Amino acid sequence: MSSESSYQRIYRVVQRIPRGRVATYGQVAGLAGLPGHARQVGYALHATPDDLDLPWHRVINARGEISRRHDAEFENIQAQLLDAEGVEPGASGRIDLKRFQWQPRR
DNA sequence: TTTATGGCTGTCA
DNA sequence: ATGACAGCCATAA
Repeated sequence: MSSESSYQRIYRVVQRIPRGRVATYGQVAGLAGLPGHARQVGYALHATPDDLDLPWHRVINARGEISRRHDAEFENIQAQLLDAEGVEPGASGRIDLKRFQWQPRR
């Protein structure tokens, strides 16, 4: 396990996210053992092989919203997936992190 | 090798 | 609430 890449840790954390819950990049980074590398988490997700069922759509930014990607359609897909899991944005169009943010135990 | 950018975050105005 | 600044480090050129 010591030779596992940071990506592997990130993937593992993301796969750990339960359905109907979301996590922020910084949170995933911290859980993956990479505190402060929130950005890299985003890159790791972008480089995620589709071989893994990585629920990247459950990972959002600290604002509780979907980050602006180069493809606006993907943003829509992510929003739909979250909505399908019961995660709906508030009146401001943002997800209530206080309510939907994944709270891992220990 | 260096430089620039980026699916971010947190703080300050 | 929004906007600007700085810091972290991997990937691309």
